[in-house]
Amino acid sequence: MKIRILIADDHAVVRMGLAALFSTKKDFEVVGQSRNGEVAVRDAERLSPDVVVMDLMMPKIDGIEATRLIREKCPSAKVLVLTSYATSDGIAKALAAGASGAIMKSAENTELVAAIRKIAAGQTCISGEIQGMMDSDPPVTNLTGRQSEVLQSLTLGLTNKDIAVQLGISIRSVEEHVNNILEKIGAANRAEAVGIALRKRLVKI
Amino acid sequence: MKIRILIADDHAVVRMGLAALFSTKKDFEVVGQSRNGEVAVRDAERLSPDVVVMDLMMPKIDGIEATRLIREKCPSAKVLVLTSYATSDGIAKALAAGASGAIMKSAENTELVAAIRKIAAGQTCISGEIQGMMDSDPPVTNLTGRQSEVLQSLTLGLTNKDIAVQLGISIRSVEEHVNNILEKIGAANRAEAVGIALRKRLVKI
DNA sequence: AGCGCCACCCGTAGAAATACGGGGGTGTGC
DNA sequence: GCACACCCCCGTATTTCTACGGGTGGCGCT
Repeated sequence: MKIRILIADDHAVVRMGLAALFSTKKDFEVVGQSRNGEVAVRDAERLSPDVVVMDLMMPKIDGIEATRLIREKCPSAKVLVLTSYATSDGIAKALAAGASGAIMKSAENTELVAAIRKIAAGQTCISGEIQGMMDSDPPVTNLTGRQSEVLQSLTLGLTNKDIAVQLGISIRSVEEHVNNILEKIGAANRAEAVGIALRKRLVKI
Repeated sequence: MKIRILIADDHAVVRMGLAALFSTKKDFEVVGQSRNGEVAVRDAERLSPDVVVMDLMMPKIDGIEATRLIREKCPSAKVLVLTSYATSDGIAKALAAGASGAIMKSAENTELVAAIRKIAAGQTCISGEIQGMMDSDPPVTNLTGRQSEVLQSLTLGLTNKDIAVQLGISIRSVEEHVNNILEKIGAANRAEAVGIALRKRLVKI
């Protein structure tokens, strides 16, 4: 019984590289390749693979949402996140969405192959590099909806007054949201908040 | 006469994918693979390839600096930038460093192959997607050294006083630098400046 | 119900950033 | 020599952000 694999990545070069790597393993079989999250969900339903190798940054639907949908519609398919730029928050969200493991694209081939075998066997697999990052830099996923909205506006350079008008609340309330955001993400001021938000991908880039 | 290609990318999967793609072209020959910028420069000197396919984000030395060094030490080697996240500034810097072309990793295989042939023939080749980005969002590469320093500090959340102490100048001078930065990059305040700097990769992330 | 918790809202004062003005220094070209 | 452009430096008002106080309504828990 081969491990049936679906590759989901928007880079043709990566899909080809993965396919080339897996074709050298006798217990692996690539059953499909998807170039964005939307297609990946449909392909997973149609093909019911054992493992989906999933990039996080993709057009249409990102890897996190795609993971959630796949796990919902096709629970037998395990998801392995394969990302080029990992953040603690991104990995935490992917795992919460149902991913079974995460590994960096810079990982060696042997590590990737081992991770897939482990996940196909029903285990979880977080690479050492990512685990170390999660330990040293715990994720900040407890922002409320309002706070995420405000943080997004901060990264666009809106003043508190701008945000107040946009949200239809008083300046003072916006200030309160900003204060809570600064405290939660550990920023001393709004400029640092923007820096942290973009570096940790707390908002859309 | 085959086109001798050196692949420079920190992702093993990408190197493998490119090698697999090029192996299907009779006029292509992959003469080496480098997993970071430092090694790429040494490999280019040693192997004197016709074309170096260069990622921009790499450890040790980034693709821009590696391009500069390769063009300096081995002028016969043309450089094609192959990047996953392109910014107008990054492309402009790469071209200034001597790259002959730029293309996205999400490009189709045929487009990539055509670009390499074009560059090997001594022409330049900017993909349509990247050209459109450069037109709609012109690069901001005229920041002075001091301004880049200050902008970097802004993204870390330092106050003007902090920066003044760090640089050994008066607060008023820092304010002036900040003003000039805001004007050059088109930001209304420092928070937006941080947002723009990180989105356009004007500073290290 | 009564309790704490939390998201969300608001007003007032001090601290910081921004907008405005101007002065040395250097390198280029007329 | 002199105008010119550019980088770097500085002092004084105005705008904006941040720190402090407190109040309401929903939600889970005993």
